[in-house]
Amino acid sequence: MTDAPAPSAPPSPSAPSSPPSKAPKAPDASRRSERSRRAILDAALELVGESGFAKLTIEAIAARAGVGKQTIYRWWPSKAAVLFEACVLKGTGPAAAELPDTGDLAADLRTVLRATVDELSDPRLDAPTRALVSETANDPELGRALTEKLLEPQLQAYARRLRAAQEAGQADPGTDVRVALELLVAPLFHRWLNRTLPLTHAYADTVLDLALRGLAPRP
Amino acid sequence: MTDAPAPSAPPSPSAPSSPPSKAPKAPDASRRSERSRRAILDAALELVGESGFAKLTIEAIAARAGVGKQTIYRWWPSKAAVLFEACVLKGTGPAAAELPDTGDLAADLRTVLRATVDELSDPRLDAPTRALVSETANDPELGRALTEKLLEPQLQAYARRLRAAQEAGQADPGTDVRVALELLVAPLFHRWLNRTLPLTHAYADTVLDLALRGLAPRP
Amino acid sequence: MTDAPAPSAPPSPSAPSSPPSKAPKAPDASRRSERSRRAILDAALELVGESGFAKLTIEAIAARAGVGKQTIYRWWPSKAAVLFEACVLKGTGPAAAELPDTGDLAADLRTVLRATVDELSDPRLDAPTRALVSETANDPELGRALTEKLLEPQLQAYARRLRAAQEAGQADPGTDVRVALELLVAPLFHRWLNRTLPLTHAYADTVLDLALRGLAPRP
Amino acid sequence: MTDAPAPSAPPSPSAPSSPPSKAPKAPDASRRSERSRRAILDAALELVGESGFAKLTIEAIAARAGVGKQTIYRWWPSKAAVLFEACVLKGTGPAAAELPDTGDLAADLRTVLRATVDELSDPRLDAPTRALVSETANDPELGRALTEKLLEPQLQAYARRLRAAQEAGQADPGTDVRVALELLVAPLFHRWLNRTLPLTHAYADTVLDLALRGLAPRP
DNA sequence: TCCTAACCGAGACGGTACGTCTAGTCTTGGG
DNA sequence: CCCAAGACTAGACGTACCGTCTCGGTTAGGA
Repeated sequence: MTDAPAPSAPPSPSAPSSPPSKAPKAPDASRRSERSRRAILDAALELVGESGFAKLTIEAIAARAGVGKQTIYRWWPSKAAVLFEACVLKGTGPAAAELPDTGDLAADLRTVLRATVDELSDPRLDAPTRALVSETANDPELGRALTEKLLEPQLQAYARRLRAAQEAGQADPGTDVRVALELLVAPLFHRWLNRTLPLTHAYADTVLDLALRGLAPRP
Repeated sequence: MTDAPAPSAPPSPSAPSSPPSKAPKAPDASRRSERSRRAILDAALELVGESGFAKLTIEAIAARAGVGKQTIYRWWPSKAAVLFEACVLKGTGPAAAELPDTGDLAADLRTVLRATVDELSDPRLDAPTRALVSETANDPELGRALTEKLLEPQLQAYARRLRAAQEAGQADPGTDVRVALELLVAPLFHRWLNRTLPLTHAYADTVLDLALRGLAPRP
Repeated sequence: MTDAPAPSAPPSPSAPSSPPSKAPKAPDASRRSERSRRAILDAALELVGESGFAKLTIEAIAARAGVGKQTIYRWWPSKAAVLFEACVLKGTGPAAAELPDTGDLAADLRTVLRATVDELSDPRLDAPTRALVSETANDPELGRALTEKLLEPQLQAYARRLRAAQEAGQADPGTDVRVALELLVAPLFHRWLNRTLPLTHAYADTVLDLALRGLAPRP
Repeated sequence: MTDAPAPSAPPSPSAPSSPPSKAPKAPDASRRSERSRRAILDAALELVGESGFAKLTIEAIAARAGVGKQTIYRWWPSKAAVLFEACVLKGTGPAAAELPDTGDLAADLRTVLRATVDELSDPRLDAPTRALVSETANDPELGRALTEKLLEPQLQAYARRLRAAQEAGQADPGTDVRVALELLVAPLFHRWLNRTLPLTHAYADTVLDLALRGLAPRP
């Protein structure tokens, strides 16, 4: 279901692993049309942007992409999987791979959290992201993929930055950085998803301030 | 859209609000069959538990409840609204209305956060709650209702408890309790929704510990 | 599958014949929309005339008739059944019910056989008739219905006329009229279906002449 | 479209008929794999016997024959053409080439007509024959080929036998043998195709008796 | 007490999209 | 350049639900 086609591992001749017991089918990934794949992914993103995920249909994606429906069903298990791969394709350069480290933990985190606020407020990202979170909630399989490919890499970057701060003596070394980073990130996500109160830079700053107090080195 | 039927407020004679110009419809709530309403709500909850929200259909609810489809369409705008009302019906006694206040803030919050962890881990609540969050993500209208009826009351309870703690000198009076409470609650929600790491009592305790450090009265 | 809706006999309360064993479904014929039925039948005939049976699709019929596909599937088991009912509807008044009897057997048969030639040559009837015969060849169920409703009534009319001739002393009373009538009708049908040689009035006359010699009263 | 590949006559150098202007295609018949051709024809007959013509697909034929789809499309225009060629291959030895001539017209015809009844009753021939007749009804192109290759040769054999009888003084020389033969053959075909009444030896005898009376030499 | 307006169960209707199947074309790699 | 294999565009299949719309049948008040 992801960017590596689920159904087929490249058939290495030395490891005829799976007996042809009841294999549903195994499309030959090496013959796959890259042209079609890109057209499908592009079309999916366009259509979600235009009408939202609820009105997104496989038929519409196929039509927009100039592709047969079967070409979608052959390579993806659900429209959510298509959209997910589209997001992975567009959404991740090495941009998000590393947090800045100027030596000033508070400043660095402020920059990043504010950027996160801006991203979540960007209407081009809002629709597909909500769609993915929405589908993810009820589809653990897909959820795992999304977490692994998009969410965790980002969280790991936070973890690295926090550990660096601990080593630099700017954060209490006894604190679990994993939990600390969730204190930073989860509130933003919570407001964005539940729309309880506006998601602003000021809010990000306040969250950061509170969380950093908990992280401060003990006397 | 919720437990009070959206379309019609009982026509108070002092407010002859809408002349029958092009009124979409105005079912007479006083004639409504409570029997059917309960059957529908029960059926909805059962079916979500059995097969998940994605496979929940109005037709199935109607069939299970022994009810005509129109009886659902008359009173609810969407299956999500039905499910939402079903959750409100089952899910809220005065239980969540107030947090305990033993005078020991940390102990009280620990109790409550651990209870929240337990609730989110309960498979009977897991499915419908995920369904609601999922729908909510793409339906702002419904999201508002859910926030208002289920989420905010709980958050307000936290807010009251934190203010009480401030007044008792157990928490820094300069801190925004609204943000503080989100630091407590959002991380639990985040782990539950995204299934990144297990959601345990220990995790709740760690979150609480970190957040309380930020809340501690300044010297 | 015919003009009396197959699935449901009117449920006479005194004869609850079939236990609800594994009934696939039983649409309520009394609620059936006559409007839709006619539109479907008309559309089917039109489309066969325009593009032939091979290109006739249920979707096209539904679209042309302004009807949901399910309304076709609900009441007919196949597109051939639709077309069949359409032919029954249009094709049979009491017109074909009785052969003329002027007292002159040869003349009467000549009239009727020539008329049959004309009918088979009429392009408006040619396409749907070929379609029905074609489907009928591989679908015994449908074949039975077609034989019963369209073919046999006509053949019986021939049989009656021939028996009358026998009683009037114009035909050998020992001859099997059923076989005799097939000697008259089958050759026309054969040429029409197989397109071996042109199907003309002259041919009909020759067939008649030959067959009547076999039928002549013995000295 | 038939057993001689329609698209290409072997390019005789003296007739450089088509410059490669926009020729649709011209497979080189000399390179054709006889192995594949036989496998395809066999597979087609097998599959028709197993599931009927309606469920016969090009893909299934290709799979059964161990052949690429293109190899079928290259050499035949339709599945009916494949089946037709298969029938021609299996179905015609010199068996049907000539009718017996013992000098006794009635006896000879009885033998042949009864044999025809037996053939039409043979379930192995029934399915493919019905399939061909069925397709033929709506496809004049194919119909012509079928008539030419299978039907007419047989009818011509009848014609020759009848003419011999005329010359021997056993049949009225003024009668059109073509029509006479259709009086014999068409009724059998009619009962077989339409399944009106059982097709038996007795029926064949009766048809023969009646028809021969028409053929008898005039006094 | 009857009348009449409404809700109610039921389910047929015009539709949309589903996921599958097959047609017929195109591409790749092997012989 | 044929062939086996199979991915491709295209579009019909038959099914499942959607949300709307009658249908009787019950169940209220209001006359």
